[in-house]
Amino acid sequence: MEQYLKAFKALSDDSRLRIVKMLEVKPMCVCEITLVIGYATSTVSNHLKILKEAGLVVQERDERFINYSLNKDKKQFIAKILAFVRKLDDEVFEADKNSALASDRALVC
Amino acid sequence: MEQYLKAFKALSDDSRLRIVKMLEVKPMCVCEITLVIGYATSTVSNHLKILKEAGLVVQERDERFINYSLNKDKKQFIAKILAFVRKLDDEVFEADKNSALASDRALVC
DNA sequence: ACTACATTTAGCTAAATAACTAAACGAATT
DNA sequence: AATTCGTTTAGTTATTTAGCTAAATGTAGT
Repeated sequence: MEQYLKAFKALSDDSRLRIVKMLEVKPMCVCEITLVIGYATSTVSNHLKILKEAGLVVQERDERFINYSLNKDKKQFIAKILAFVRKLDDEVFEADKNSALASDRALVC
Repeated sequence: MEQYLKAFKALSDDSRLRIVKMLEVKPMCVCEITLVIGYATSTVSNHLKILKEAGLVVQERDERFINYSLNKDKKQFIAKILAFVRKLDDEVFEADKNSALASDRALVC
């Protein structure tokens, strides 16, 4: 049950749900996400930690940056809940995704 | 987005997730749920309120009791998330369901 | 109208949470 | 090995939350 609760709790926060939806579009570093979300870097980093601990997100270094992306693991529950979340839509998600696509890490980070 | 967050938050609490899983088995009154969960009646009542406000649960009077049950509404999102939750399993859920089925409202409430 | 009893609300406390700033960390490059 | 810069951790504050007890509410049956 622990796993279920962690995932639902991770998704029950405004900022974190937005981050997950953003990552549907492309992998992003903390800096990029920070620019879209508008909170302090440390706040975003902490949200990512929670998403990571819930198993929803994974990180991988890419040169100077750390890319966060959705967990493509075969683990049944995680795959299912991410598939569920993928179907959710909202104006805010759309706007965030557009910002995410428009931002160029090379310029802003 | 508000609706999504409310539903995820409602499901991110141990007691509330257990209640939802219990209600998969049969409609129950506060008193019955209280006996299975083991918290004060007022605590259970409050959890039910949160589940109700998230649209996951509905209530209906049945004589002296108020039956709580899962929302069978046609609303896409609610139907989908309840279908998702229905597939989750756990020892605790099993035990709760058995307690729920074994309890006889006429005797204990 | 009164009683009985299921349920809800109010008010409290302790613990968890989300935000911030500032300091620490760590990997890549000079 | 020193610097740079993205990221994480520490520590603080205000808000939210889950539990409780006790009181209020409301409906059914007398």
